[in-house]
Amino acid sequence: MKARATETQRKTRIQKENEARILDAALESFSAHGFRGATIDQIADHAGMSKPNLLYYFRRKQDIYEALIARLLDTWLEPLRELNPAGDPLPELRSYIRRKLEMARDFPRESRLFANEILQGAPRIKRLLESDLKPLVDEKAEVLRGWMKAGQINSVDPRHLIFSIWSTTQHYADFDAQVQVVLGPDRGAEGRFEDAARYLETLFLDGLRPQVKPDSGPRVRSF
Amino acid sequence: MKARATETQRKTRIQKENEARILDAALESFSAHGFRGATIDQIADHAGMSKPNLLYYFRRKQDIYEALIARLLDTWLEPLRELNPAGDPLPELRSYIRRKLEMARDFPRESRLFANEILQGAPRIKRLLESDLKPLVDEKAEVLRGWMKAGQINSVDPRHLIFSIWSTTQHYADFDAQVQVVLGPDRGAEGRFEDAARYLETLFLDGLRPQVKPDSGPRVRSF
DNA sequence: CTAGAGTTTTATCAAACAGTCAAGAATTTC
DNA sequence: GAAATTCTTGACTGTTTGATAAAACTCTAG
Repeated sequence: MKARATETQRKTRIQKENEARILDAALESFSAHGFRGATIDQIADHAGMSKPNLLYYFRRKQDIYEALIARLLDTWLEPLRELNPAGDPLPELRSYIRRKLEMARDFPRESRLFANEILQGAPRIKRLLESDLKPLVDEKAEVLRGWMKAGQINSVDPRHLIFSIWSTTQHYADFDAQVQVVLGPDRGAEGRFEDAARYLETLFLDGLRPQVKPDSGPRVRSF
Repeated sequence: MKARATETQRKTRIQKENEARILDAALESFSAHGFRGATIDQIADHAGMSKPNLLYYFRRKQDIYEALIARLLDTWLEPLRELNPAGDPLPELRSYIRRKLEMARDFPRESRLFANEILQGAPRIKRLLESDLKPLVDEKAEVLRGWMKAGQINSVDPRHLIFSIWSTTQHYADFDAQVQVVLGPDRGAEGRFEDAARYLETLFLDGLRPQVKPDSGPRVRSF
């Protein structure tokens, strides 16, 4: 009998091993080339097995893709879940940003996979977004609103705040090619990460308006 | 004789019309499905012509893609080019952010096309990025550094500052599918845009730390 | 109005690709 | 250790897709 990944039943040692190898290879391919761009041959090759063998574990290309996404969305939302309503607002936000940035550093393929999917209109995971992501964002947006009402953080639209944290952090994974061109080879990956962390902390906490205003009164530009 | 898009020569009326129609159809397809995901048939169909006829104007699929990118990169960088070194720093940044946000609203397909290309490692435009984008960013980063040294804006890494403006604004085009799920259908596109603009202004100018500074003194909010 | 340049289409091809099948090899179970 | 089950593979199928050839048609300059 055949044992398919989607069915709920006991998995053999070989099944577990091979499915893991397939999913890792698929993550590599899908994140680099998108759904259409990745080929089963390529994935099978990278997983070190024949195409028919791969298709023995996952009937269709789309099944691999969906298994990947389902497995990842959970991990992906973990940092937001950890935002603690009982914690201090600014430190909470600060560490949420840092966690997201760490994920961009440590799981760039996952980030790109999601980006690719959303970019194309999220045809395959729109339902998942509605059932998993939206309620979580709504919940945490309420937490943020509470902090705002208490005057603990500036009053802004909490959902747009979350968007901006997602976009600025994931940028370093999704647009890595561009980041590397702009920053040049001077600083290694680790240095870039620290620079980004430092910058984002300043941005989100203090913004760009000078904190200490030495020049008060009518402003005269000096040049 | 054949008249190819890449060759520099006079173009007939029909050539101009058809190339424009092809490029528009291609933008639609490439931005929605990526390079591999878009098919010539699909593009030809959307442009209202037969596939061989399309290939009469652009020999290869990649030629269409490259023509598109070349035409767009210039427009895409225009807002950054307009950042005026002689202007007031905060208003300059504010309007740069707004211009970028307007582009995300008005040219979402273009934004997604670029995002798709960068996401996959920018294999086809890395050279263009190095020759066009990097020098411009370097130049404007110097401008920003000057403003920081003069104490007119907070001291941060200017290139990361630019990244954050790109990522937060383009997010609304590139991740539109997700944004729509999270925000729900309550607010129309125009309302969303205004919310985003307001939020980003607060974020970039003041950050999230509650403002202790009362708007006192002769200091006039100049924008 | 016509010759030649420019444009469009029909027919076609080869490669790439997702997915199937049946038979054989390996592993587990009893 | 034999039977049952699970795993693996080579050969294959039908389709999609990027691209070409050449004939037929249209437009425009003179």
